[in-house]
Amino acid sequence: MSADRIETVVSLCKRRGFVYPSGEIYGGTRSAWDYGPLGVELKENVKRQWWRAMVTGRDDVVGLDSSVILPRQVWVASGHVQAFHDPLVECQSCHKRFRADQLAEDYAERTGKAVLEGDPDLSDVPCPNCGTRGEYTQPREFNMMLKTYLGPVESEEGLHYLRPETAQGIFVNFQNVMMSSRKKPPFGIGQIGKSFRNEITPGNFIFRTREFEQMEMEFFVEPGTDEQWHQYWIDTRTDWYVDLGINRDNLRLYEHPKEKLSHYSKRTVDVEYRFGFSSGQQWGELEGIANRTDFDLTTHSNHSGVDLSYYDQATDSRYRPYVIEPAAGVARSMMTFLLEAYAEDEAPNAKGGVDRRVVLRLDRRLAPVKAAVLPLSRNADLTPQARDLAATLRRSWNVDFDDAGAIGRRYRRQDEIGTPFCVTVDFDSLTDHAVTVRERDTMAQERVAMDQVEAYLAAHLTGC
RNA sequence: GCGGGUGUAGUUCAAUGGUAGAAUGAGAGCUUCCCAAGCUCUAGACGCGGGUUCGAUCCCCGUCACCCGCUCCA
Repeated sequence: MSADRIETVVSLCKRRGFVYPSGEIYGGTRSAWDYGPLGVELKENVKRQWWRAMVTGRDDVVGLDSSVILPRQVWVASGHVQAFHDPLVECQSCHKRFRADQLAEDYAERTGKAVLEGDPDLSDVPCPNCGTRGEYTQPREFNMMLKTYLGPVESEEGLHYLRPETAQGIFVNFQNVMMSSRKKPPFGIGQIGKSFRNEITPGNFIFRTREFEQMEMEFFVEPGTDEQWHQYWIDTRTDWYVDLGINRDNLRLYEHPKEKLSHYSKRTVDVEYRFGFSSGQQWGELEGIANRTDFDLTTHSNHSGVDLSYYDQATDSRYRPYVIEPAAGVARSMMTFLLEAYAEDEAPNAKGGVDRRVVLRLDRRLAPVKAAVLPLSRNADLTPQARDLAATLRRSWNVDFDDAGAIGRRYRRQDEIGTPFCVTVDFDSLTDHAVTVRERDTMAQERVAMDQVEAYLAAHLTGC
């Protein structure tokens, strides 16, 4: 994995229609990306695999799709309004940025000099980075939450926030879901959806964007069992990536230091991937698995007045479940799968030599196109037969049809987007009613009766 | 948001203060064509907006985007 590799994959993404800069014809929007025909397929496949592994494939998890815009009080209760409103000052000498209250507090601690609450006096405080005294800009609020105003008149009453995480939609529906699905702890609620954050530093392609998609699951457990469940989900989630083709050596766990934990978390462990960013930074977070304790259900109970506890009939007792939260990023996963799948190998060419071949060794379940139907020639009536076959296969999978140019070129095109199977209709097909099925990784070819192709692919595309 | 770098066809790279070239990719056609073959044809670019100038892709200013640095945490 190297910086070059990322650039190579990024350019493949643009060239082949996985990802485009958003609003490009108007110059683009900062760190916003659109997903093209192949990108949307890959992204949907990532989400589908997550949903199957985390929701429909389990008896103890159900799904939810909650609103991006929630009552303002949700974010007050969750702590996001508070935690996402830190006033920041910038040292005008070295341009480093600090939380104003933190600066004043640290200074007061060291020197014993009192700080004015609310409006700290920083005129004597040296910059922790360059030592320059009191050369700060005015404190400015850095609101990480995107605002919008509901209603035709832009007024404070209409102020709402776009969710910075999907989790809160799950917590506020905890009771609804538990009642209607008749689930009891330990059980989970999964959700895939967009979240929005005014990141200070977006970038690294689709790794950090201000609008992004999350795959989150809140797993509710009895207090005291939370630590075992936390470990269970750490292992389960790591295995998920490995199962879909990520080399375990390129994954690692990162334990958040206690003092850096989010306001809601008792313990957080990240699953990190060896991205190898061009900045030199090797590892990047794929997914955070947090023990949110009963923080959210408690705070929503207090703020809403609705008791969000669980009555355990067996023991005739009532408790507020603890929550284990595996929260993954869709685009990050997608980027990881692409980086991991990218390979260049050698393939024989028509002239008897060898050529470089670019191939995406994506897991078949993730591949945007499952099969391509390629008539060897446009002549001899191969095209109509091939089109019929493609139409049949399309009932089950996303299937490409391509009759343009030399056959070798068409194989390479499919290799480059990770298509696992190419089905070639040739001149013999007219008489023997069979086709050649060619596999992406091995380039092995197999002759299959035309009316058996659907069954053949079904056998090789399980779980797609 | 602040500092540094970059900006020419989809991509890679040329040239020029005076009509922007190529390769590759793309499209059409010919070729019984199984791993980027060959031939013919076609389309396609100076990020955007000002200024200086007789004339700007080139010089200046602004802006937008990307990359790097300020660490966010999916």
